[in-house]
Amino acid sequence: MILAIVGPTGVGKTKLSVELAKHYNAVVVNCDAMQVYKNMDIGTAKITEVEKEDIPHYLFDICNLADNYSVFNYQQEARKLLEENKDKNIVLVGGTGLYLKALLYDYEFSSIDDKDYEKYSNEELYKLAITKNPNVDIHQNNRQRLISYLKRKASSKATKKLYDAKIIGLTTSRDKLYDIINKRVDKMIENGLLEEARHLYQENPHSRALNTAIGYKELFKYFNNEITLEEAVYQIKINSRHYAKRQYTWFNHQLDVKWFEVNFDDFNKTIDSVKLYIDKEM
RNA sequence: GGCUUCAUAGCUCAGUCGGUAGAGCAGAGGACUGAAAAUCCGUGUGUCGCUGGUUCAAUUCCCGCUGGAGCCA
Repeated sequence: MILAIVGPTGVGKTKLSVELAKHYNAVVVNCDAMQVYKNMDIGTAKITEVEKEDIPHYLFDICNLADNYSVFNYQQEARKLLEENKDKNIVLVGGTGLYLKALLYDYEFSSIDDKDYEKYSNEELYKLAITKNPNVDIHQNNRQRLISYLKRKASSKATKKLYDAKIIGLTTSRDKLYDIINKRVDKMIENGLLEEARHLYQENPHSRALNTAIGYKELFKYFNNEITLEEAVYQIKINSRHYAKRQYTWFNHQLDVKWFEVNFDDFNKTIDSVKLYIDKEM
């Protein structure tokens, strides 16, 4: 049995993953693009050793901050894990929809060239993409996606689900979620995010992961005296909210998610309703 | 106390030589195949502080009031 727990940042995915793994005697596999990195702990709300409760956790802390991990690496490693644990129950948990879809669906990553496209303007990149395929639907301003499209030898659409996984989504009202996010950011600062970020920044200022992760990239601007600490914290909150919004868009449109409203007063009730659903489905 | 200045979208502010207004941010929506916590695309009606006056017509000009900022006493 494969379960996948998704949902916006802050709803309690980690907590549910441990409870389900305990109940179904499962192992937990990370599906979060930032929690694969070592040392980014507070800012990514990574599960602690104590919280793991002796349950095997895979694909957490598997690469260094200097590495450039990607969905391609994730797909390979996660599929290998699924094969190795075929006889076991698996709980996938994380907020990165693309990683989950690339794992479960027939995403095929063809070889890519290493040509340098940085010198081209957006308009030139767009023209190259049109030349390659007149039907490209990538916007001219979306440099990042245009470049990866051009580097790709071939591209295909993923339609088929290769693994029969039940996708469980945790959700709550937007107001409640934003309140949780804001409070969680303040809590992270209290718990030493500033010190963690400063230390990691000193060690690895050019790490791509650190410079894209919410909670770190904003503090780097503060360390560089571009913004005040207050502004940095405010931006972490806003970026987290935007991120949560994008997660909803992805989960609702790209995956078949069974949603559960979280009961924050009594999380056990949430757990019970999820278990009830799983037992009925399996 | 006198003078000057400001008051417009949730926030910061443009603007209307008098014909009831628009940017950025926030918010809401969307796209997504090697950076995905990334990247990108749409989306803007609000007693224009309050009360009178002038006017065919006032958010705009004038009197007064309220609140903020500054200068002089």
